[in-house]
Amino acid sequence: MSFKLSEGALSVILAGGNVDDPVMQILGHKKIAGTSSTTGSDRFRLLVSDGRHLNSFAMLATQLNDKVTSGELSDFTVIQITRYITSMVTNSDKGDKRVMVILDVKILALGTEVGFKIGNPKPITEGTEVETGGLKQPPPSRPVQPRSSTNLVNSSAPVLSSPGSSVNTHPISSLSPYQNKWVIKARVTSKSPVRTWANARGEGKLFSIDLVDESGEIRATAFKEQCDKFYDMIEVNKVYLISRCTLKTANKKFTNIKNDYEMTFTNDTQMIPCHEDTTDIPSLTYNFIPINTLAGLETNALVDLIGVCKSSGEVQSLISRNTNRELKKRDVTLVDESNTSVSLTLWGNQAEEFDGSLQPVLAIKNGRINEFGGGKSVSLMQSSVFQINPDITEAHKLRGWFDNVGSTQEQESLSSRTGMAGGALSSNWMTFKEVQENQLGCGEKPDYFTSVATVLLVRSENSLYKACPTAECNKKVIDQNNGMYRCEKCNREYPNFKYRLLLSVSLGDLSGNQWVTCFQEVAEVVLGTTSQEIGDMFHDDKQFREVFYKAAFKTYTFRLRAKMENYNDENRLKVTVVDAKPLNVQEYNARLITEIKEMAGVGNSAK
DNA sequence: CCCCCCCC
Repeated sequence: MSFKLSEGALSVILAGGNVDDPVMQILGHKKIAGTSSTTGSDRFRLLVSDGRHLNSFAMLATQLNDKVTSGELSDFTVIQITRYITSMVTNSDKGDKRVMVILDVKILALGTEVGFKIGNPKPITEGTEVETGGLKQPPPSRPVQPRSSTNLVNSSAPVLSSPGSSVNTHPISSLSPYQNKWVIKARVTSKSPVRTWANARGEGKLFSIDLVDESGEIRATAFKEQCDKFYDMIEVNKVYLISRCTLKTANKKFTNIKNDYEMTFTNDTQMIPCHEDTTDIPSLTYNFIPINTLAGLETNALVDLIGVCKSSGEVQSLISRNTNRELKKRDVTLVDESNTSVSLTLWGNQAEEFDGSLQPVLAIKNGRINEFGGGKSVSLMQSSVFQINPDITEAHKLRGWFDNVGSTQEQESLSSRTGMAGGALSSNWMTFKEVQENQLGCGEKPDYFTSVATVLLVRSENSLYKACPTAECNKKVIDQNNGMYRCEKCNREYPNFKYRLLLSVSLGDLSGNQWVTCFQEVAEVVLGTTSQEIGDMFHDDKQFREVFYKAAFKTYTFRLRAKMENYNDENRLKVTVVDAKPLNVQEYNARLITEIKEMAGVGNSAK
């Protein structure tokens, strides 16, 4: 990067003249403690160079002090002084002197990026001639773009006015928040759907794209107006010329795109399709890691993976606990040359359309690590890229390994085996005493366990409520006593409602007892009837109570979820029934016999 | 300015 300083600007300014937006280089700074007239805080004096002269009487406005402390105004930094004033001060031994107060600056290049003194500037001495040679016009006030080949650079930021023309572009890796004059030529490697949000800070919509060129990759996000303006125009795999986005520090928590920054579209953002030859722009870059290294990574970390889909499960349907919406998912098993396997979860259409029968190679960019039952798995997200049999060397290599070696080997699994009946990790059989001893539910996420237990008591009070009739909302409605029922969540009234159950049940097993909560579907199993029927008999107290009495002393295999909750500074284990199946006595006995044999060492010695 | 991404 080369920068042209506004040579001669200092002598003009110090002679009382004006130069618009001069570009200067900082060559030093000095703290003058507690000298700000307004705040009494520190002030900084800067040694600035216009490439021809040095001047150490530039003072920095105190509101810009943080730019010094943050290092943005370190030595060799090139700045554009966008606002300044000069004034005369009386200096006791040197007479009157003009000083420059810098009110606002634009950082064009950080000192660490520039790294040297530009030109050979000399101090302005008393009586330095004001060189009037070029002063009818102000000195060049803009940095000259490196090796410009177009007319893009005459404004403060490039305008992409002529699509397809030869544009001098910048590598993605050179982008930073300190330089806004760039054009990149980049391929869109992924594009998210438009998503809306609403929170305390406001609402809006957005989408993100990932961009790549030969130097690197970066994520760009368009909000609101820009979202509408650009969404339809942008196509994955196409190459665009892009300029005038703002850059900010990327949060690695949300992407593993290799860039410290991410871009945000602005009103001025230009993005136009590139009609030149784009074969030199790469299509997608992965940062694959071996599957076995997942074990050492944190939950929720984002990773790029490649593996052979050794097996694939069925599509499963489930109801999201957060949204009440139906979700479709499919778990597949990925293996690679580290001879390790991990479960990968596909969602929605990707889950439904996936065909694993030919054991394809799958490449994932930006997959998310999940943890369940002590195992690790990877889940696809909206922002993930998912490729089946990609035409890349890693995929071909993996294919060769799998067909020759991997397919016949047993891989060590990082994931809990949810498909295996009786698999210790997935079932997690526990008595209620063991649940306490093992402090289940004390982690950040809930713990799941399975228990054989008997219903001791079902509370009938407040067990039935009138709920919102819409499929996805089960909120309690308010009876308006005029034939209408109001749902606060939907913010509307309905002429009808549906009955739903929310049961408190005391369960007992051989070790103790535990109060649990059963929602609608499970509650109907436990009560042996439907919520509608119970609602219909609500006014017949005897019949109503009878249902609850009859539920007692039945034994089930319960799938339970435990999470510690805090009420008025008191911790209480909240246990919810996820599933209740009538006890299968044969299976239960078989398991007990196996456990007894293990405890007695009978199984081992019998071998 | 989002940052939710679901389930066992």
